[in-house]
Amino acid sequence: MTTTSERTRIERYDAASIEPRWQARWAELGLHRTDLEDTSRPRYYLLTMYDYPSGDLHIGHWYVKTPTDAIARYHRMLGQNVFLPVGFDAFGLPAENAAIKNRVNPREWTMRNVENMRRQLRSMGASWDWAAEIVTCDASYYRWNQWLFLRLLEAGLAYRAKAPVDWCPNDGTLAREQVEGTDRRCWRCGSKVEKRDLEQWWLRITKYADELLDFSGIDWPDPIRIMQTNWIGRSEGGEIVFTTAPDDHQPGGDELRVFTTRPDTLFGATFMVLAPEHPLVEKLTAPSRQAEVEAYVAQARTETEIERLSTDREKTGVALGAHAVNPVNGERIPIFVADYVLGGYGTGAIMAVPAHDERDYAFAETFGLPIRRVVAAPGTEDAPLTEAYVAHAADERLVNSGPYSGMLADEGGRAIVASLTERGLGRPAVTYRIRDWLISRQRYWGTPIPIIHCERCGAVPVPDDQLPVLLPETVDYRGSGDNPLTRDEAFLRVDCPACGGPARRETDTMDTFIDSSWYWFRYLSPGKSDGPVDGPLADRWTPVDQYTGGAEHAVMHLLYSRFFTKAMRDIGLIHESEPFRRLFNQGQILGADGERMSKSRGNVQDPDELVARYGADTIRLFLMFMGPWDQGGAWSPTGIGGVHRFLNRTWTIALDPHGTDPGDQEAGTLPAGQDVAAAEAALRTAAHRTLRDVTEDYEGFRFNTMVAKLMELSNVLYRHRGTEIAGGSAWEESVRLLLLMLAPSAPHLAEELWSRRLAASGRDWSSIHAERWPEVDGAAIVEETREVPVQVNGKLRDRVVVPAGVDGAELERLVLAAPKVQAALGGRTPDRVVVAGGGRLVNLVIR
RNA sequence: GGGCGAGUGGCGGAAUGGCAGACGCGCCGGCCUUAGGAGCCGGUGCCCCGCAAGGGGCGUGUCGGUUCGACCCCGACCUCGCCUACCA
Repeated sequence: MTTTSERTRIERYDAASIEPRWQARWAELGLHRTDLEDTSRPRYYLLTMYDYPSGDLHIGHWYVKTPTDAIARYHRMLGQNVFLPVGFDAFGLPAENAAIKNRVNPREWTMRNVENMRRQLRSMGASWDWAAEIVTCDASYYRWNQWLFLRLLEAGLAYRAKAPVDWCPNDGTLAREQVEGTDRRCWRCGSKVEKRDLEQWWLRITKYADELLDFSGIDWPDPIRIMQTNWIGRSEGGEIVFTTAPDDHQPGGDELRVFTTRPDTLFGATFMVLAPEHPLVEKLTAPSRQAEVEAYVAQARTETEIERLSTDREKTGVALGAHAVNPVNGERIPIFVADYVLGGYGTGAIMAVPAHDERDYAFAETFGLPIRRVVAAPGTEDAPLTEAYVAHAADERLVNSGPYSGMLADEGGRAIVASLTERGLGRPAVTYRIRDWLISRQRYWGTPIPIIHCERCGAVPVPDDQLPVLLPETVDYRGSGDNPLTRDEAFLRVDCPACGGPARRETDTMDTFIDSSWYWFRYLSPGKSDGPVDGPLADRWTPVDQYTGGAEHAVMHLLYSRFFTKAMRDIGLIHESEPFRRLFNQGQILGADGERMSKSRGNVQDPDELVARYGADTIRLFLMFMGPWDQGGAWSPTGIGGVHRFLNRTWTIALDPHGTDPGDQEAGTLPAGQDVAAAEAALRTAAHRTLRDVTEDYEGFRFNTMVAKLMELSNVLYRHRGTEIAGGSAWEESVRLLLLMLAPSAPHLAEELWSRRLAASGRDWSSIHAERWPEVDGAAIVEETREVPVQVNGKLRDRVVVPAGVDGAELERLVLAAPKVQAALGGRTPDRVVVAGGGRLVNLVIR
């Protein structure tokens, strides 16, 4: 800190006394309240992914939020009407866990955390519009989850179906993340977790699969688009109908539909495989195989899909003792059940072509099944296969394929599908990897699904006028992972809205990703009591102009949000089809050990103690200065002092242009030979070039270089402190620009210095944050001379100073005349002279 | 196994076809000081020649290619990180 007794003329920079004062003042003035009805300025809706109120803000939260606030402040200075809301994603498991462990009420626990985080967030000095805050566990929010669910139900976009969930014999249903290890143990009691079939609620996201593949009109990072595209996993191919052959134990004639992307390999199908869940498994199994098949299917149920699909695992399966007929050649092939075929993808059954599919090849090897090549590149027709031939070359042709032999593979595939289609035994088909969204959670702390189960009427929607279905505030926890709603008689007992008879409420709650799938609409009208969304405001303010958040949500939150937006459009609530026009994924701050920050690892950096030591502005600037925002990195406070010094020097520059330090020997005079006019011109050039570069950096989210350039400008000014130009008009202009450029990122310091300088000049205070972003003076950034690097054969040999406006020929002459260039050429004449980049550099080539 | 991203001084990083290492940390030397974990001034990629002023060589994970010119573009590989995982 600046403590030199000789400099007691000015107060020193003390963030602790400045920051709370301005935060209070800004709040008092309502500087960050957004008037959504104001259409006189262009809108800018800026959104950061909201947080789970875990209770403690760590430096990672700051890392995510600081640049967003700087962007908001920058855009306000550009004259835009900026909306920067904040809220809390307040439903979820941690509150339940705390309730079980510490016997506290989940709502109390959550709201206490929200309170604490609000306080910590305010210490950042960010310009959020707190008036728009939402907390998703408030009934005023989640009632609209329920309302939206009922509309989706009416629209056929929500439905109920049976599905397996993870189940622990002691603790009941578990969330996926509560199942640990490859041997699938319960995280709490260590019991082996199994699957249970339960009636579940689903949302029909698959209906939008094709529309979700279309990213036109949104500016999102490629990795996210690729991940979503892969997740949706569209495959084109054909559906082919096999028929079961009659056997001793069953009459045959059942259709076995398969999906394939390679109908051209149909003649190579030497067996079929059904998923363990396939409905025909039981029927087709021969009595002699029954015990083995049943044991295998039961075994498969205890494993997760991920486990079953792990590629390095040995292929397992059991023959059913039944056969199917290949529709294209009448061949009888055996049918197996094996867990490498998934019940939920395609038709849950495949035709196995071991010659041209790695998985089928491995299976055929294990079980000694025939492998027949039907596709070959020219000249390889008779080459023996030692592995599946899967390359798909344009010139490969069908072999061993009856009438199709000799055709190009692609052509043959199309011909086979066409022929099967004609005979009613197949059709072209498209399949997706994406499945419908399972939203039922057997949990307490979430949005109750607004359904009433009546013995007579079935699942009956709760009428709108009975919403919200409130989550009971006091519930009976039994100290394990069960859902106390299932024991809450007051909650459960209800009359059927349809027939009036006795009925029970649905006790499942919604996946918390529902909350985050439409929250940016609610920010626009958080108090609206007759609907979830204010239509006209939504039309005016969405899609969100800029969204920022972590890439870990690529295929969850970000895909669900796109789906919800389209569904809400189809329900008639809004008109837009996409939620977020631009997306930026910032990186993640890790602990000093390079691991994810977590309390249990003890590597969490608490921002409060840093704020106490340096002030919020220093922390904000340091986080932006660390490196590119999309990169993140391990937390290390090393270097924070450098940023703090920069702010200290800025303070000194702004308030004490003439002061001199005892040790500051060089200060006080310009370098010999430099006159005042030239020094002032150079200073203005530096200031306006900085403005040009900093503007570009704010636009491009390059905050680390933005800070570096401000440091450079402050270094220039600092060096000139006490000289003849200090306090002059060029100096004053440069200081003014420096403060304006600093305002979005170090808002308190900029405001303080701005106000002191206005006061010193006798003018009234007005906030620097209400100022307009300055304009670059084009005349100031051109210089009279410039330095041209000269290379000989690509190696730097000299730098030649030339007048700014010289043309190519003149530049060449000046360069060749330079003594060092001559020496480097050794008397020879260049074979070629390359004047690059409009005279930025000259390369002389000698052979 | 697949996909995506990244490899630059002691450290964080800058430069996306044109002066490699901006800016900052750290370190070294000096000033100021009763003191310095404050402040100020100067230096700082590595190696070599020179008393010096200076000068030279090497250098962006590795190997090749394109180009007058490559950290940057292309090909192959190595290492690390993240995501994903038998999707027929």
